[in-house]
Amino acid sequence: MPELPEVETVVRLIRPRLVGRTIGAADVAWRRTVGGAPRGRFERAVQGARIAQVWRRGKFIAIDLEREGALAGWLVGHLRMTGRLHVESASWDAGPYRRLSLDLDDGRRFHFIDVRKFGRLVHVFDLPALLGALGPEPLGEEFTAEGFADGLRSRRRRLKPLLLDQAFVAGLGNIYADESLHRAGLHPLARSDRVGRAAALRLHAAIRSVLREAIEREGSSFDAFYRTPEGRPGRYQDEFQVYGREGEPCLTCGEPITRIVVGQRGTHLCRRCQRR
DNA sequence: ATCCTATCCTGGCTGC
DNA sequence: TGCAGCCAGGATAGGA
Repeated sequence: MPELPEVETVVRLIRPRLVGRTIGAADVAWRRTVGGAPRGRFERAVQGARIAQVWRRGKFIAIDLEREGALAGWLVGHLRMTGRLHVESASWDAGPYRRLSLDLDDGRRFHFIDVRKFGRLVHVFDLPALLGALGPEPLGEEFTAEGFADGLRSRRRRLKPLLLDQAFVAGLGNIYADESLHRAGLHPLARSDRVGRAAALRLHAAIRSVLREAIEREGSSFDAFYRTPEGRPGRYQDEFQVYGREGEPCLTCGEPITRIVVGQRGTHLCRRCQRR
């Protein structure tokens, strides 16, 4: 699933193809993708706007729009499970799962493709309100070891659901939460306020190193869904220690990897490396 | 405060 | 071979 490393990869690759472009006609093939707004309203909001910048916050993709140099709102994207972004020549066939296309002034088209239709690309005027609820950026300076340790202590939640809570830390999803917990040697059901200081620091470092390594490899592609905007699969799935490895030996100790369900989410761990 | 369940969706898998 | 039924999973809303 697209999590922070996949979204970062997408943003890096589409940014040079979008910044400076002016949007022409919009073709909304699935209304909910644009937030349920009437087609005409979405089209009026984006047509003629110039893309000033493309950036990421957590798993959100933000596209700054302007008209005559003044801010004209934002396009906010979220890939959810199966969303993909492409900037391609006008003749490119976006396939049956194309949900939204925007014409660009260089003759290319920007496509939002999404099999399961959970993804969004919405026009908003108040982006700060939307992103304000997010926790710290895990690769940013504001994500300090001390703050993270305090955060764990001040709550009484199981580690896995807490790591998935975007208000606690922004950008982790099911894969990187499992991989980070394994790297730190912590059980996903451990209560956050009972995690010792040394363990909290280990988890903080594990989250950052796992995410950095995944970005270096352009994210993870373990099924047919995630691809970079250039159609390449990521390579971090080759580095998975626990995710999707149920029954296979732990690469650290040889114990078979266990799969449990935590908060409705498949959760993978090594019972020997990650004791409660 | 935290947890649990349902919802949104569809391709892919399982089992008959 | 065909088909019904179940499942995954990010985010959110509502109830316990």
